Amino acid sequence: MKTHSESEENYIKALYHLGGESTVGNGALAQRVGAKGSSVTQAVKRLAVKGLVEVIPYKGVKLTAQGVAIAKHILRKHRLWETFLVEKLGFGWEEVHSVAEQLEHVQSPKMVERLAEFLGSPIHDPHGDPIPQSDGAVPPTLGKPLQQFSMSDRLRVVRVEDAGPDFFTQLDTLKIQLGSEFTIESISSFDSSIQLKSNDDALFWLSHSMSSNIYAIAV
Amino acid sequence: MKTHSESEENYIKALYHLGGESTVGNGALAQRVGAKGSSVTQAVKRLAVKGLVEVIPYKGVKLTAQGVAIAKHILRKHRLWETFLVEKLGFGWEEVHSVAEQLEHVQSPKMVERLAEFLGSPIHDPHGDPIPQSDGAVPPTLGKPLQQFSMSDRLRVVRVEDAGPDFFTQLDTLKIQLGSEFTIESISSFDSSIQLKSNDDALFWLSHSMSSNIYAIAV
DNA sequence: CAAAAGGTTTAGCTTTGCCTAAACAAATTT
DNA sequence: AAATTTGTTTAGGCAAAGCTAAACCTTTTG
Repeated sequence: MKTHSESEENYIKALYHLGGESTVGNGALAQRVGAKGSSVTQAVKRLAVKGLVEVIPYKGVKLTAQGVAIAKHILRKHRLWETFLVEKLGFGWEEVHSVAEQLEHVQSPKMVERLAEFLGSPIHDPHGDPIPQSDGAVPPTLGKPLQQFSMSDRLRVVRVEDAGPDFFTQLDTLKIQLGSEFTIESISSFDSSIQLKSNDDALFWLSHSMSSNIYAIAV
Repeated sequence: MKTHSESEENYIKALYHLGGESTVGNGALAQRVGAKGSSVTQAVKRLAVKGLVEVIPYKGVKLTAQGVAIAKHILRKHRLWETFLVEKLGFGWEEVHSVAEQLEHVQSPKMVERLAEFLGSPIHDPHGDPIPQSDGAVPPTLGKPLQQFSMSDRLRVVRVEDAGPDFFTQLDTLKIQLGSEFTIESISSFDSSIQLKSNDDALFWLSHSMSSNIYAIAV
């Protein structure tokens, strides 16, 4: 497994994020990596030469098995570093992404494994996302969005989607963390906002855009 | 303090290493960064435009105050990461340099400070080199080479120069670490090799090339 | 002091990676 | 089915960094 440029790694990551093992359109990819379509065409050509993707002109791009393996490894690093930043350095969960984006490009298989150990071999990161394991296995993605629960359901928050700093700030002010437990008190049929009751009987409303980024399991 | 490319950072680091605040020749710099003279000329031109160095054609290059500040900050990061790798992830001191070279380019002032705290605000790295502080202060560089000690002197190892993996392996087999204490038993007038006695009365010889990379203080 | 040697700079080329504008293919609408 | 819109690719540029070869200063040496 040779070494890849930062740009290449970003394309692989984006491809995996958008499509996993399936085909992704040029436009979606362009938007994800923050480049123009034309730049993407070139970039995937380079990746195709290295055997990391398959391109069907005008149709889309798909990671090869090799590409998928690399994507998982990068994601593993990214999420381990996020865990480190939160657990060991006391970062807030809204701050870690951009730093982890840089750390994930550091090349040292040994460090990755040592870091995992040091963190207690976690299988989920601070946002509840699964951390791919060294053998390529990907732990289950936990929870379903709050909308899919019903009145009186008791639930535990297990994952949040990264929806920007403001979203996280809002979570913090509402004291919602991974592991927090709530009961659904009511659901507005008008705007799908949801009223939750916390363990200490506090009641509060969540807008649809908030709740759709919060994932939970029944408990 | 804007952000600089990896290449730029490497030139700044090299400049600081070679000359500190004084002038460095094009050739020496080229050798240090592993590039050809012509590439260096261009690179320092770019740095000059950004105000990080002063160039006198055909004479040499010198860091500006701003350049020195950046150099120190990079060095701080590098040495903090080395400390992390050794203390927290159990790396050997011979392995850390190349990984720290990558980590030192990660941009996040907050992380650097948190990391320093997490490590207990160290002032020397695993090789005994001083870690520049956040205010720019550089702790003293400890010790003098073993050659400069005399018969029967009692000394403590406080620093080693990075002289490649084999040097470190040798240190390990001889069980020489930072903090190890020895007495000088004899000094060969033929090849300047030195015989040391350890605390448990073990006797062994150190070649000149070994001992010249080991720094100690009297104790 | 002139000439050779050594180090430095310029010139011109390469690659990576991004851009815009224009050409082209596919999908959607009329 | 033709026309318009949308998405993709090609063509041509630009900047960062590196390289080689040639030109050009300095310094050293005969």
